[in-house]
Amino acid sequence: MPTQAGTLLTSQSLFRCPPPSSHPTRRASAAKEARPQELIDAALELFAEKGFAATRSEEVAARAGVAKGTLYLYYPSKEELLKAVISQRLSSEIVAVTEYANAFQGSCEALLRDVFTEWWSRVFDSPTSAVFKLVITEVRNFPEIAAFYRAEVVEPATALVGEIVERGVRSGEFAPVDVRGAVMSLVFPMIMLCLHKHSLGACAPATDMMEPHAFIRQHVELVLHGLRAHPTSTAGADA
Amino acid sequence: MPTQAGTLLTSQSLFRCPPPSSHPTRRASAAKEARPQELIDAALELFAEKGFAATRSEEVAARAGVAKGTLYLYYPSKEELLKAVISQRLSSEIVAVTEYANAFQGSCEALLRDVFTEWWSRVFDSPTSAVFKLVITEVRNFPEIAAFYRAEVVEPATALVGEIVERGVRSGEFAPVDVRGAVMSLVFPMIMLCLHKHSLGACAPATDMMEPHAFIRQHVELVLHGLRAHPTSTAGADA
Amino acid sequence: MPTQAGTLLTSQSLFRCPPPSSHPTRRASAAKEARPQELIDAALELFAEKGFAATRSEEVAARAGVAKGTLYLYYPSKEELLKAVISQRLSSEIVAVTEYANAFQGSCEALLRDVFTEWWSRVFDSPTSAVFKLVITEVRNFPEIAAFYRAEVVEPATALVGEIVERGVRSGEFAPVDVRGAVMSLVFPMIMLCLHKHSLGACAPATDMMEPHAFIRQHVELVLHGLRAHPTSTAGADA
Amino acid sequence: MPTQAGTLLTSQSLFRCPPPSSHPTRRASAAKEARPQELIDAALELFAEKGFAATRSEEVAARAGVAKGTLYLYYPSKEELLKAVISQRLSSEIVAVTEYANAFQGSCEALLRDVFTEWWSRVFDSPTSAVFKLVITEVRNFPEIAAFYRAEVVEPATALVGEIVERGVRSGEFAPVDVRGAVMSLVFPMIMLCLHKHSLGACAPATDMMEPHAFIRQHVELVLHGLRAHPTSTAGADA
DNA sequence: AATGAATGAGGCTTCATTCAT
DNA sequence: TATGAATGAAGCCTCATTCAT
Repeated sequence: MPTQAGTLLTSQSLFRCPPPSSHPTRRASAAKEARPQELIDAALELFAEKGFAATRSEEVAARAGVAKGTLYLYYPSKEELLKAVISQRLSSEIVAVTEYANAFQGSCEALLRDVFTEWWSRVFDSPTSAVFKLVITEVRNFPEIAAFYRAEVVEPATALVGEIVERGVRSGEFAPVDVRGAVMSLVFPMIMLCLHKHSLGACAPATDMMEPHAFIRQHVELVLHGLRAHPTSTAGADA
Repeated sequence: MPTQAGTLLTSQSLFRCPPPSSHPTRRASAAKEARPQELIDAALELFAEKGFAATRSEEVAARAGVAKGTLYLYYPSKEELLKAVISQRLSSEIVAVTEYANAFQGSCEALLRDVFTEWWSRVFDSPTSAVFKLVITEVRNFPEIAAFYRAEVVEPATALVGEIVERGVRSGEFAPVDVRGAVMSLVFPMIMLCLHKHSLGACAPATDMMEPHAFIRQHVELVLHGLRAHPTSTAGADA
Repeated sequence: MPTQAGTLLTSQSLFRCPPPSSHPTRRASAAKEARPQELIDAALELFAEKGFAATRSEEVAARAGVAKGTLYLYYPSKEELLKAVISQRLSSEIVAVTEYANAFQGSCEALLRDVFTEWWSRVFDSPTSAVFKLVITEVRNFPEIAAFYRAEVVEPATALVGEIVERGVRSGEFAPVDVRGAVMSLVFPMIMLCLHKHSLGACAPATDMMEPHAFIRQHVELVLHGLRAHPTSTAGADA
Repeated sequence: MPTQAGTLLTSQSLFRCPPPSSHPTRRASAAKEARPQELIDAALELFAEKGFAATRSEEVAARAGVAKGTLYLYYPSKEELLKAVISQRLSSEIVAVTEYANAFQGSCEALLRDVFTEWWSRVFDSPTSAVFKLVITEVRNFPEIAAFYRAEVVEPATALVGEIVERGVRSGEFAPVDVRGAVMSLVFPMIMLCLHKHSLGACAPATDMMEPHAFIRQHVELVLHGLRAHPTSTAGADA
């Protein structure tokens, strides 16, 4: 039986995942301890590009530079590999933002600006950006992914951003908007940017779009302006 | 002769699609002329739910209430059905918004507010909302979809919204933002709402999210506020 | 139930066949009494061209100018149609040669020359030539065809030609060859000519072959010369 | 890498065919290098028996002693397998006769006698005899086969035999016949013998036919006698 | 550990045949 | 009679997974 990679049901990795590299410090690219990561990277690229069902496991192995059978020494099935891809990538990012935000000193506005223009910009540029497409594409086929993603990504992230906005509203820095909506106004375009990068944006002759990082900055400013103002009509519409 | 589903390469429908039912009297079912639409509806649901590759053509047929072979009387392959699904749904919507906007009288702000809270809200509630997920998921596997979507949806839509914003900027109603970015700030969250509805949002125990229509209204107001203001920092960030 | 067309096990038609035209004299091409023959003609062409298994029954119907379902009003299945094609065509030809030969007056040589250059030449030019390919192709899949063909074609034909040769041998006109072999020497090339016409010969850029009718004449003369001579070496080889 | 079955467009094999086993040690079976040949052998038998379209690829695999999927490791499709069957078998035979004839010393008559009674007799007894049926049956469905067969078999073979006859005619050993016709007179019955073996001849209760090898000898003598003589009547018939 | 040949379940598509009109 | 829409069994081929080397 292959390296069975026990199922963890806790936050860091809901799914089966390979044993942590026994020597996490020494990982030469061609060495076997790097395999799990190489496989995950290859899988992320391919799953995000073609979809899980349309990706052959042999392709993943090939892109990772190993033979078909080798994949099964590390992950018991294609599906477990998918789960590993998602949990591994996102878990580490969540840890990263949380630390980033906790370490921050300054106004709510400055913090939000920072989180998006610094941290999210990096996510956008990294392979992690592909995970959003993967999640959106595959959640409905794999309920475990939904549970994991909600618990490990959506909740911490909305909590994080939500608390900042909340604080701003309470301090009078922001107008009294629906906080959950404000979070969506900030986050949704960021995710869409990632999705676009891996869908239409990856198709040949790109239309002239605003440059992503510039858009991130402009969008954050736009929303911050809006937040500082008084969104009266919404309140009116609700009434 | 079967409803031959010819290939149109012009704007209205890039892909094979059956001619409109000659007898628009929409009888319950069992009527031959209703088949193409029934198949498209079934296919949209399933492709959006499970993905194109993971949906068996027999499932589509079953959901449309016909046998496996019947599907092939109307569409020559699963792939052509996919293209028909996308082009048929989006083509009609694009025509709809354009007419909607052209018929509108009023300020830029009012027009934008209207387009999103009226028209987009309806799209969100309709099955068409699923097409966005489908496009994002499948463009990279089917280049024709990319071409069609860009030409028939992205371009007209950004042109439409862009022109409204542009007019606002020129008239001094809006601050001098990057118009393309403003369009993205408005549209991206709308698309995300649709994507969410058909991905995480469709998974069992929904998190407490802001109610979609309320969010649309708040988001539009937020951005309009922002647009009216002076997005100085962006300019500064670019410098 | 379709015009069941009883199964005749006697010589004229071993297989199920449609009722003989009720008015064999009056047959307008578009009239329904002509259907069975039109279907048989279409089927012969297509079966010979593409093979039985590779020919769709709808194609046969189309070439006969009727709809798919109509075929089944005349023949209960594709297989029965095949049998009808073979038996109908060959039966009439066998009757024809036999009458031809019986009516003949003259030397064995003259009779053989005549049978091949007159009668075979006409068969070669007629659609019946395709039946040989069909029989060779399909006998092993349909044992009934083998039985029919042997009884109705091979035996009468070899008997006919064999008796002529036999007579020549006994009268001293021909050398004492193996009569069955002489028949094969005469008949095999004729059949090959038909097979070639419907296989390689039907493919685009024909090689320069001897003109078929000229070949028939030359071949018959060649063999007749040989028969008049003394095939000593064969006798020697057998001994 | 699987025995990749490259496509050769040159004379020896127009179609995809696997490279010759690198390890000619013919172990019983279960040896990977033997697969291509085993599949070709199985395919030849079945295609010749039932026809290409009527043979299921799984049957071929089963007769070769492997599973369905294994076939596709060696040939990309059933059609490519067909082409491989034909080209592989015939290519080697053509090489064989040519060498045989070139090595021969003796009169034209002796050479012809030899080629047919020695070489052709062996072909008749070998599985290659089935290829003729296959070619006749399938050429019209696969144009590539026609091109290959004409170039690689018909032309070399008629050239070979034709040159011998030609020489005989020029030296006065033979009467001035149409050489192409003489070749047909010699070759056609040989091919028919092969066709018969795999069609009617393979059906249960064989009629009493002359024994094939004896027929070959008698036929060759018959034709040689005829060639030595003066085919005057043909000339007369043409005039 | 790594490989890749082999397997066979499963999906797409075709087409003989039926049957309501 | 004639039609052609509908059916579903059956065939080709793919690919996740196994396992002997």
